[in-house]
Amino acid sequence: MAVAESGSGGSVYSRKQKSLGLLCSNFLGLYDRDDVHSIGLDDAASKLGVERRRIYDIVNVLESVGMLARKAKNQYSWKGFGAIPRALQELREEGVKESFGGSQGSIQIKVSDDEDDSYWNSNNGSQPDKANPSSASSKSADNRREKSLGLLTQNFIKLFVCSNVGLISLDDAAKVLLGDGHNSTVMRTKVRRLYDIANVLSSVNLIEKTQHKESRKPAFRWLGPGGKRENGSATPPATQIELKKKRTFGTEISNIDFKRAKVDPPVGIKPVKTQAAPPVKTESLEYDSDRSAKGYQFGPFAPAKTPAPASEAPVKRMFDFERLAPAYRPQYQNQALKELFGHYVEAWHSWYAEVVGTPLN
DNA sequence: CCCTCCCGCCAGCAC
DNA sequence: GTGCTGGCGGGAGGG
Repeated sequence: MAVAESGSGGSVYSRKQKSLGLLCSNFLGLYDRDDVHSIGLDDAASKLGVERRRIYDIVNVLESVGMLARKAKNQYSWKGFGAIPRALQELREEGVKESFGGSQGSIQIKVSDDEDDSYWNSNNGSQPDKANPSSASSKSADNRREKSLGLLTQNFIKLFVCSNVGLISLDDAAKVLLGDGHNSTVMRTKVRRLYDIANVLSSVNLIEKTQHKESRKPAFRWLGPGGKRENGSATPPATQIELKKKRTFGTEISNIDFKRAKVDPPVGIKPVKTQAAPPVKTESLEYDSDRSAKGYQFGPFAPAKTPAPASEAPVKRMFDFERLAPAYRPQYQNQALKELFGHYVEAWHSWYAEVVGTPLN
């Protein structure tokens, strides 16, 4: 309908109208239907009124979560929310296996940054492990893959799914996923990417933005497929989720095409141009005042949390913060990491004691 | 000021 | 060569 700032003052540029999150919501509103099977990037771009580039961002993270699958150039097939549980399950297993939180072994989430090289993480520290037959891989190719939004998304998710961490800030996530790219640019770039990812994952309700208890520091909480906090002690009745002040994407759908502030703002007239028709006029785009379009609560879907109803120790904590970066940096690094994850110390301390037998520290 | 993160240049690859 | 993908980071919006 009306674009946000209709009325009095001339239209003003608003970043929020163009956020990846909103765009993702619109994308979902447009394609999250039963009769949708194939999605063309061009179609999406034009329907949503954005540049193609932005579609790639969304599509890449949605694909990482199983909601989409690449079919061919420019073509994706829609899998929907129902595909999320399985995808997460796979990520969890994968993460565990890769020693992402595994017991011994080194992490291979590392990124070598810094010009040349491109260390392939030779994971496995003492494990049979079948070397990847992909010896002829184009090096630069996986270097690229290694830095892809998709992979980052999956690793970010593994962080939650393979550990008992329920809350994490993007800075921390970047540090961990970087193995320790530490300061400067690399870190900042990583964080930028994480913001992008977090925004779309938020619009899909897999995570939620909040802040650390006391430290007011913004962080993201894992929600999982239509749920709240992972199973644990205080799990509120499944009936209704917290529903706190979630990031609400405005009611505006538009993705008008006027540039940032570069081009001289049309004085007087509103630059409605470009967009021929209001993007997406599907009725499915109704936004709930507060909940916004993605109120999708999986109906009968299983929590997909812990599939094993049987024994199995209580909550598996597999993320081993203690050895997160050891393979690449000496001890002092561990110390730093320990401090970094001070808030989770208890968790892995008990984990460590439980697994290793001796309490650390 | 710092946090958030949009925009779009341009490098790789795929046709 | 053209077109599709998608890293990457400058720098602007917003609190």
